[in-house]
Amino acid sequence: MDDSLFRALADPTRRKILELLTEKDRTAGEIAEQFPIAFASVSHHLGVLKAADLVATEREGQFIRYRLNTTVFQEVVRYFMTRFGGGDQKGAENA
Amino acid sequence: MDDSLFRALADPTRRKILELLTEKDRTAGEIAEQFPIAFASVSHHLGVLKAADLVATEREGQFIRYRLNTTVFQEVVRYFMTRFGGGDQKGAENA
DNA sequence: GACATATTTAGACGATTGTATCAATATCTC
DNA sequence: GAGATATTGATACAATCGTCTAAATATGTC
Repeated sequence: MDDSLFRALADPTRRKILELLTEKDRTAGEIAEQFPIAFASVSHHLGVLKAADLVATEREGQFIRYRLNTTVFQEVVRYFMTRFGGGDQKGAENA
Repeated sequence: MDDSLFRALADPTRRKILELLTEKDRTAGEIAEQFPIAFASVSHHLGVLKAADLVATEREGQFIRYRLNTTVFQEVVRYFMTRFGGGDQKGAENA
């Protein structure tokens, strides 16, 4: 389990970005306009998320589209389950 | 989902402490001697983990015994499952 | 009470982080 | 190519963080 992963998740703006990407893939601009900080600052957060492999990108003409890398989230859940027994299978369904 | 939780998990020393507590409950000193940093520094980490409600303490004479708060880990797993669909129930069993 | 042990608190310091501004790169349209 | 839009890169700076040392608090033993 990479250190950059947990550091990436430690910031609330980045977690919010991830939740936005849960709904649908979005361009950097679409993401940035959801936050009161500078576009360049959001771009920095996107870079952190990408370095942690939590998101992936694809160029679409002028735009760059971001999407969640769900594989990594599965690894996160496994990390907690295996080490801390943090969730039983049945209970999680109703959460 | 509290911000202090993710910040607490962001440090590798703190994650290592949590893993140590998975094996068995330990006193602050037993935890501290596992790390090459000053006891006071480990104590600081323990404070962060406690503030995030990831661990609980109980005084035992001179000692203070730390234990995992497994409830919070269940919440973490639920956070990722519900928001990111990060783990299916069957697959997690074999992880 | 005096002393030893266990742990935390306080204060300081260098490193990292989040944000800002400005410059640079990439693509599109004309 | 020139200009517009989208995004990132570079640099700076204040705030937070991890660690340290030294002091303070709590308990146990004599």
